[in-house]
Amino acid sequence: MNYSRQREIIIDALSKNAVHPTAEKLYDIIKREHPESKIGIATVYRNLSKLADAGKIKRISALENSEHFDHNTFEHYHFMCEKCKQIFDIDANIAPDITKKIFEQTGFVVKDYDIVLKGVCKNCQHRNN
Amino acid sequence: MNYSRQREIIIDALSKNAVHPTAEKLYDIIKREHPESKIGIATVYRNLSKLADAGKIKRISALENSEHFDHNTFEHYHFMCEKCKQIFDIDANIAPDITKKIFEQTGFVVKDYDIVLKGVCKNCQHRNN
DNA sequence: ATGTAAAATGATAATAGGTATCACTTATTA
DNA sequence: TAATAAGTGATACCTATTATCATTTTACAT
Repeated sequence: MNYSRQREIIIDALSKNAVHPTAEKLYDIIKREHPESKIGIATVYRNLSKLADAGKIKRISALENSEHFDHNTFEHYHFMCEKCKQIFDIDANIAPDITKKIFEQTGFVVKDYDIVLKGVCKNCQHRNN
Repeated sequence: MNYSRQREIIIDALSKNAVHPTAEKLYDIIKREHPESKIGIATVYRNLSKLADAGKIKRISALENSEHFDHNTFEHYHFMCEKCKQIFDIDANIAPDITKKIFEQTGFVVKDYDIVLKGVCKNCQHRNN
């Protein structure tokens, strides 16, 4: 990855804005704070995506851009296999009392959650592609 | 909520397809299994949304349709306040060893996660609207 | 310093998931 | 069974994101 002034600005703006902004939000911030830069919105999207792929920043996106629905409303979490794209259920006792703990540590009342873990499922681990 | 044949088909299809389908996927399944129904895609979206609002099914969507980015790549989770829409960091020790536990219980290798908890932050609890 | 190839940019067209609109149909209930 | 509320299908629209492409920057060998 070569150096670019725009990328530097983007990384800098993201590190100074700990609000987990969207690409759009970050674009607004940059335009406001660097009116001379004339940065394009595509550059922001492009760089955020590239930086996330490179592991320099984290993309928070859960289920790759489309909503999924679950008939089971009983508390449980989800695991999405990167290879076969299937979503599996994970028993809630993996992280018991998470709601209670968060309230104790932060005072935040948890009403809902999307806990999506990603990786490779058992089946796909034994496959080549 | 009144009865409708389409809604019945949607609920039935969702309960029989534990793969956590998207609205689009469910629409395809329904067209295939009920070719007589002539259901429209908008009806599927509308009903899934309504059913999720009513708590009859669960919507898995994390961050309401746009990706967010985080400069901090060190393991931690997120809490989104429903009222002020801010995203806060939650320390990873809330659910320690989650990766290890999942591997032990399921054999799935976790490589990444989006753990997004939603509710009301401390500040907003003391506000009226 | 300078030429060249690879990488990056900005503007904008294109795409895709999801929602709004509206005329029409179906359920509910008095 | 008539009146009204709720639901439907078709499709236009919106919005987040990606692709395209001509132009500009960067890296780096000369």
